Amino acid sequence: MNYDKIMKLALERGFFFPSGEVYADSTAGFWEYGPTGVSFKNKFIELWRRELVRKDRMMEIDGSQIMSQSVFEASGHLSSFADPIVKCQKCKSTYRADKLVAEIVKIEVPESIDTSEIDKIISEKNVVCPKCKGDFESTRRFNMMFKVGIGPESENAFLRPETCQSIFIDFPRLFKTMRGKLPIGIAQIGKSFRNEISPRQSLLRLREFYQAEIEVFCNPNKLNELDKFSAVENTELNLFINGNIQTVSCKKAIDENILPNKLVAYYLGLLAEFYQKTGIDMKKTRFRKLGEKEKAFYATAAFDFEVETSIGWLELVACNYRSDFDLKGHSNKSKEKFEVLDQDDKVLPHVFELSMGIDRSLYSILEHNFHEDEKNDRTFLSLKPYLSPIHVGVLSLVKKDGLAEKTNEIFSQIRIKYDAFLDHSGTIGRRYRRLDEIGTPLAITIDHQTLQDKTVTVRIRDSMNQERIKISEIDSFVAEATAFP
RNA sequence: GCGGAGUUAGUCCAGACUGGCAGGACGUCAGCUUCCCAAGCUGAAGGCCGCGGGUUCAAAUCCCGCACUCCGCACCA
Repeated sequence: MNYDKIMKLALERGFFFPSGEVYADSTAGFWEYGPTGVSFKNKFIELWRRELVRKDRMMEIDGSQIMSQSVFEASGHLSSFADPIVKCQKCKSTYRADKLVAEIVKIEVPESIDTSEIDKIISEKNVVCPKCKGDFESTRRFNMMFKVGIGPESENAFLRPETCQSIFIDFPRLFKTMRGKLPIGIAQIGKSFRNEISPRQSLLRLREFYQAEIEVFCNPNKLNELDKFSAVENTELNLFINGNIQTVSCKKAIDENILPNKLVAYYLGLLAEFYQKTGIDMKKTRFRKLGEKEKAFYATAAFDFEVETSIGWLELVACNYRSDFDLKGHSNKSKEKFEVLDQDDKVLPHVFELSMGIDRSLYSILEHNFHEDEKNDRTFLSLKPYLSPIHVGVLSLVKKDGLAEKTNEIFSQIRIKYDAFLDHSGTIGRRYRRLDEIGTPLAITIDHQTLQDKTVTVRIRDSMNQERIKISEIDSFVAEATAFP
């Protein structure tokens, strides 16, 4: 299975690996990026910045990872980001208490129900463990946020479960000082933390993970007044709604009322254009409209951008229309004003968010670009050159006759500007294979002819073809081949 | 959390049943072959056999606990 092959590649070639693996008490759900992975991740982030932040003239911030209790009281995470769970006394099976009770007793159970209410229903209706008929322990709430104690008095605070809360909180200051005008996107990249009960599958379900979040603040009365919509009107979206998949342009999605408004369609379009450029196979992607029960507690409309991998459909981006849920919550709690002027209207902006999982995206790109080339006895990653961890290998055909020295010299000329990798050892074919495995698009080889006429060969990863260029042309050649689109 | 299967070199795996020197392949490194696609030859490094405890003269091997990984279940704003 390709998942296993990607994992092996990741471990062997420095993409990512488990955190703290030399210690037996290292816990699941924490992974680290190695040199190859960091280089790849940095380039992915740069592409995100270019295609979303810069293209749409967003603001980018970098907020705290630890935030006080009030933040999460206002955001709803303290009460709603916790599931009521019950545990069987006998067989120790754990269940979602509200769901279990709803199913067995056939009654509606509100998500915010008090745990004592659930216990009452359980004892009154004699609800027992479906597996072993055992009795339950008392219902308790399992909050997925990591709690931390600040200072000597251990004041309550939490590691953020999503990066966006600081965007909401910072919004009034940013809007005023940075001369904001609706609609405006505020973006942030950083780590978020969730105490998953059962993390699985390496980068796909982590307890500590990277998010790239964009919160678009807008006037809810002007969701169809968006001049820039014309930029994406021909961009195609794979929309998966109520079990039907259809590929339509953004324009058609609006004209036929498939999407609720131009603002939503515009950002889904931008997102699709971004992923196109990551090298993900867009034929294996879809925007799935979430049903009422699947949506997050703050969302009024939600689309998940999903990608098909060897282990099934994977959610990469949650696109939620959060209405004024967050700004209203923070406004009530903090007594600060979050309304802003939009021309002459005083409005509490609504928010549409694009909440991207970076780690999952990186995995998906690797899997969609992984190839086993049996004819040439190699595996390679067909990564976009601008995302490749190494842009160019610099190799000496043989070490002697002054070729090694010349190779070092050429490497020194380009190694600051590009991610270049110097390699003298082993046979040339093996060195090309190694570069192929991490998706290096170019390899420059210095041979005997180099010393005579100041030319080198450039070997292209995908075709394995070679051409000869002048040393003086290396810079412009590599620059062009590895430029962002 | 539950059930099942696993964990031995960077990777994949043998050895375990029947306790007795820690092995193989690939990879890595150095050298040779004057060499443009994983060739060959020579040599080398790399392991507290997941962690902790127990039984034993002796434990990778038997027993107990824990952690992690994978597969199901449950969970996953």
